[in-house]
Amino acid sequence: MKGSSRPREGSGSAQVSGPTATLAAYIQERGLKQSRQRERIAQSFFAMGGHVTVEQLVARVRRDDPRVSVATVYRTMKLLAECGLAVARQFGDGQTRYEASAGRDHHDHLICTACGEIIEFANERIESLQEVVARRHGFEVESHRLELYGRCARCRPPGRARPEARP
Amino acid sequence: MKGSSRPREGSGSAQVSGPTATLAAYIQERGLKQSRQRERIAQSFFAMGGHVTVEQLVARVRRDDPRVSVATVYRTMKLLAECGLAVARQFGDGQTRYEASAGRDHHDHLICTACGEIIEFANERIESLQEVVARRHGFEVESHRLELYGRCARCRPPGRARPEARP
DNA sequence: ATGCGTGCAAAATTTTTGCATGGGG
DNA sequence: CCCCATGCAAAAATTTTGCACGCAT
Repeated sequence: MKGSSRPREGSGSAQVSGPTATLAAYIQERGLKQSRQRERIAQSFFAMGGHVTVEQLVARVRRDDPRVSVATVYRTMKLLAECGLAVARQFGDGQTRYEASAGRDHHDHLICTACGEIIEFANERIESLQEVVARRHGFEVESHRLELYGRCARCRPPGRARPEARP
Repeated sequence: MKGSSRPREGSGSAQVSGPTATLAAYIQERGLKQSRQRERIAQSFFAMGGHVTVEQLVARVRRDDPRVSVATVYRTMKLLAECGLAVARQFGDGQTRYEASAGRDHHDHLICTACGEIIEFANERIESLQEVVARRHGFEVESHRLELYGRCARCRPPGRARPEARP
C-alpha cells in the first residue's frame, strides 16, 4: 500500500538545500533547538514518502531509536507542518496522515478503497471551477480538499488482475 | 439543479412518508424495535437540519429527555446512516458530523473558516472532470468528497458585515 | 417469554499536556 | 546558564463495547 512515484530530491551527498535544511533554518530562526529526535523523525518522514500516519512514523523512527516517544513525534510533525514541510491530511479513517510538501504544488487524491493506495493528481480545470462555484456563493477560497474514493486499476472487480484478495 | 428534489409527499394522506417513516419501515423490516429514544433522536436530528455533531445532537435531545445516553445517540445515528437517512461527514475538525440525506442529491461543501457556516453546492462540470481524472488513472470512482474552505461573504476581511463573532 | 434497546461505565483510539529532567546554544 | 525538548504518564476528546435490566412485540 504505497507506490507514490515522486521524483526524488537531489539525494546527492553534499546537497544541503533539502527539506532538512529548511527545517534547520526554521528552527534556528525561531530560537528553537535541533535534536537527535527531530532529525531522526524528519529524516524518517521524508524517507518514507507518501501519506504517513503517526503510527507508521513512530514505528519507523523507533526502528532506529526505540525510545522516541509518541508525543515527540506529534510535536515534531506539528513543527514540520508549521514550517510548510509537511501537510496534515484527514482521510475519513480517523488517523491523521502527514504528507511531505516541500516545494510541491497543490494536488488532490485518488484513494483505493480496496488496497488503500493513494494516488495524487492535479487538475487545473477543476480548480478553476471551484473558484467559480465559491465566488458564486460569495466565498473566498483559502484551501480545499478533493478526494476521489474508488477502485484502482488492480482492484477493479470486472477488469482483470486479482483484487489483492481483499473484497 | 435536479428535477425539483423533495416532492412534498402529496400522495398518501394519512401516511407521513417523511424520513421518520423510512426509519420506521427500516426498523420493522429488520425486526428491530422502535423506541422513544430513537424517535426523539431522529426527530431532533431532522429538526436541526444542517451538519450536526453528535455533541450538538446529544445536547438537543437531552433538552427534552435528559437521560438519553451518548452511546444511544451514536448507535441511532449509525442506524440512520445504514438506512440511508443520514450521512456521516468528516470535516477536518475531529468531530463526525451527520447530515440528513433522505432523497437528497449528492452535493459538496463550502465551509467558512471564520464562522463555521457550511454551504452545500453541486456542480456537474466538476463531477464530470472528476470522472475523467479518475479514469485517466484507471480508477473507478465510488464516492468522493470535495470541500472548499474559505471566508464566506460576511466574514471576508475587505467586505463588510460582521463575522457573527463565532470562530 | 424472548430478545432488542438502553443507560452506565469501562475500554479503545487518537492526540494533547503537565512535569521533571537533561541537553543544546 | 537558561530555556527548550524529551519521555513518561496522565489527561482529553471522541467513539465503541460489555453488561445487566426493562420494555416492546
